[in-house]
Amino acid sequence: MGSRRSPRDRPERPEQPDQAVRDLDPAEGDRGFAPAPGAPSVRDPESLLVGLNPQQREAVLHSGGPLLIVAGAGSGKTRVLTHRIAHLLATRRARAGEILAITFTNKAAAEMRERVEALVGPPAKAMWVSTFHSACVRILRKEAKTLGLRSSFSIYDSADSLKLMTMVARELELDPKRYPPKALISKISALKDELVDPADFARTSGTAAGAGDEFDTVLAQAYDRYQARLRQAHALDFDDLIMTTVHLLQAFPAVAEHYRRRFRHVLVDEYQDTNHAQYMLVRELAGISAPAAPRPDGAGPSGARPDATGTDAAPPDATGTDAVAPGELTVVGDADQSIYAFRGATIRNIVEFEADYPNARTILLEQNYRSTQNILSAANAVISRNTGRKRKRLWTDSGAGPAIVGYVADNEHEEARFIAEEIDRLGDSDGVRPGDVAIFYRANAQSRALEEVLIRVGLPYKVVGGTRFYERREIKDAVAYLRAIANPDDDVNLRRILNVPKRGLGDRSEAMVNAFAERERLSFGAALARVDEVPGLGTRALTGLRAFDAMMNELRALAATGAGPAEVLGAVLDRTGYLAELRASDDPQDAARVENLSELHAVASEFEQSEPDGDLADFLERVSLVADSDQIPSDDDGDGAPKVDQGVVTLMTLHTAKGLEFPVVFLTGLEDGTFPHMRSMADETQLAEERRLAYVGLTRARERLYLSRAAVRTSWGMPNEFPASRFLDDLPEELMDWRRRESSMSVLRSGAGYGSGYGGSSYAGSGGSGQGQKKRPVPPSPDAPKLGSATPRPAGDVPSLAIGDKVTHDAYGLGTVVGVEGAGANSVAKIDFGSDGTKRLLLRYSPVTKL
DNA sequence: TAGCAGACATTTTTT
DNA sequence: ATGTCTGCTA
Repeated sequence: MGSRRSPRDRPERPEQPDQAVRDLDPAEGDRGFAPAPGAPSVRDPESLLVGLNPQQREAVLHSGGPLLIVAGAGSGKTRVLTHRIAHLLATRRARAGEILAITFTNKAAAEMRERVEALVGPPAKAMWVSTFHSACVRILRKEAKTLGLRSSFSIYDSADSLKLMTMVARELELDPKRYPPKALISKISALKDELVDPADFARTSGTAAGAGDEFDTVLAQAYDRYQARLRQAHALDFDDLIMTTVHLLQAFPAVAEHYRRRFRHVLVDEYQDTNHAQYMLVRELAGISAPAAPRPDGAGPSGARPDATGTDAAPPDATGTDAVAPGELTVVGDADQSIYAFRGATIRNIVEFEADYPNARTILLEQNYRSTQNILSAANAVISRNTGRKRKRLWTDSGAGPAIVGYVADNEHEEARFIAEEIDRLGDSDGVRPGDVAIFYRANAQSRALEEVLIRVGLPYKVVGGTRFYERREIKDAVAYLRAIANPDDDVNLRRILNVPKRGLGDRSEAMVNAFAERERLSFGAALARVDEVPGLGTRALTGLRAFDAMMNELRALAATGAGPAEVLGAVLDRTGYLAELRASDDPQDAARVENLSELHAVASEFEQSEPDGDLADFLERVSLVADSDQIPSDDDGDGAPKVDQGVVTLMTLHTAKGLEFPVVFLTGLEDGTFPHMRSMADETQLAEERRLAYVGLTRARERLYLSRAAVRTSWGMPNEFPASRFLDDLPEELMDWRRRESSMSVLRSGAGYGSGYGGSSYAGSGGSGQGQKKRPVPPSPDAPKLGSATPRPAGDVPSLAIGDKVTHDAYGLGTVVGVEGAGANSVAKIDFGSDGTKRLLLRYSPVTKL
């Protein structure tokens, strides 16, 4: 498999020097040419332009007003961004410390930092390259005093938030049926994305209509309480990080000015994924302040937005009133890859960039350096069905490449089997390594069937995403201890571990302390220090609580002596008996938990190594914001496995796949109902997003692309029949190489006229093994091919099999039963057919005979 | 208070 | 199918 680098190295003639030096930012006159701190290796700016296409080059060189780089998939976006930064440094237009580059994921941030460092060397260390969230945390921790926050404030992830909301709802005695905490919290999250605080919301939802929503009234109440509890706990939830930072910058001009002075260049990656709060944050940081137009009802993207001429209550004309001239803003994105609307991303932010910033410049990157033309044509075909998008067509000069392979399986197991066989075949015929291959699906649950088959055939694989490391129970418990140690008022985390491991402190005791805390307006932790005053506690509970409080204080004392996170963690696991309890258990799951905890300990030690000055709070910040600790396997996959150089097959959702690329991509589950997802099919907007998701998936592939679907897919117990995805219909026939066009069921139905085939019965077998695959679509003629023996038989005729029985199958021949599930009409047998592999067969439909 | 059995919902995507 | 939550019993 060719290892194509992107972009192609094409010899380039050096550009005229005057190009690079023109247009120095006037605001920079006084310090622009100051020697960069420790500037040993300022490289030749020209060299940074080598190998760039004209548009890329323009994007690197642009200077002055806001810049929008519309970067199609695989168009060398990161390269442009990093080269732009390097070029800014090389031409002394900026010092590293003046650069703020924002991404969405830690991975993207790490990659960008690494690549810039490779270009400019150590000075890169002074740059801020971080995610929205960690940039905000950094600011907030520095300015905590201004806000009356403890600088070691806790960061609540969504699970923590939900827990807190559950407490609030209970406190307000809300009927959990009518007001599920989950619904409340998600509404609140949406409000925060829109920068609507409790007071704003109470105002707008209250005044609206007298008879107005009861729900909103309750919501307003809950929001207020929730926020109060967060404050009391010295905690911020995920959305608060952004909202609070924006409010901070808006409310304290001096603070805002400080950061504007500092960040003369703000670069934002994946701009299409920004929500309103992030949009405002960028504006604030770039020094383009705007009236904080509150949206009337948090109704999402339809709300008012600050337009350039808006002069509401806020000071007009930002540049006029601010002491600092606006910084340079560069945003990069692709509206066609916006797939996070469900969490508040507003495609409008990118679509209307030019309207937001009247003097903006837009540069379009359409040349793709990643995929073959066939793949791009397919992607273009799918995305072009979305209405109201800016026209954009990816192209490449790298040739057509192989056709896109299509496959229709009878069910998800067969789909998986096809994929596994194909990976195997590609390995033999084209030297494709497992590490070159990725398998994508819409929803995590779909990984199961794939994993089963991969295990069976012995292909090494890794699932990315899904239940993440930091969401595992034992990790959350351990982290909860650390959080409660770092922040004694962190109610959610303290209460989480109050009785973990079991120490006889049940709901009752907890409720008593909580009632006391509420009455005295104390945090739970503070109440704990005064347990003796809590009424209604038995001596037993009292002793337990006292012991717990004492233990926590000891651990806090340990942390206060400057013990590193690893040491504190070790003490926690030890002193609490948590580890002992797990070790004592026979449950094999608990053994895995011990493993995970030791991994966490390793993470902590590593942290101590890399950040010798880091304290517990620093570590927790890292932990809170790094959700994606499970990394995508690269060639240096760290398992220390012997045959690492082969890599492993990567399984992930389409969302997770964004930003990645693989030589070989399998996109699975192309069924209406699976992808596009059932819940998206009714709504045009959501459907458009699904389509973008498809576009993202297709454009991940470099050389080979496989699209597959299963006619029957079993989800939560029930087998269901799904029709082909509408996205498949958009693909030009000439791009496709269909290996199998129809499922056995549809062949039967259209052909032999077997009528009663309404409800999903899964049927494994008669797959594409033997006969010629590449047929025309089977015409609905009365005389279709007969897979005769595959006709269902009466329930009574289902052979009853036991493990060890020998059977014959019309297509697979001799086999041995290795497993039986269920009984009677719906029993399924796992049968080992030797060279044909092990199949799971629904006996009712399978031509199996017991010998 | 703890442990268990049964009910129940869950499955879109996540910084 | 699986994991979480609830309510019952020891």
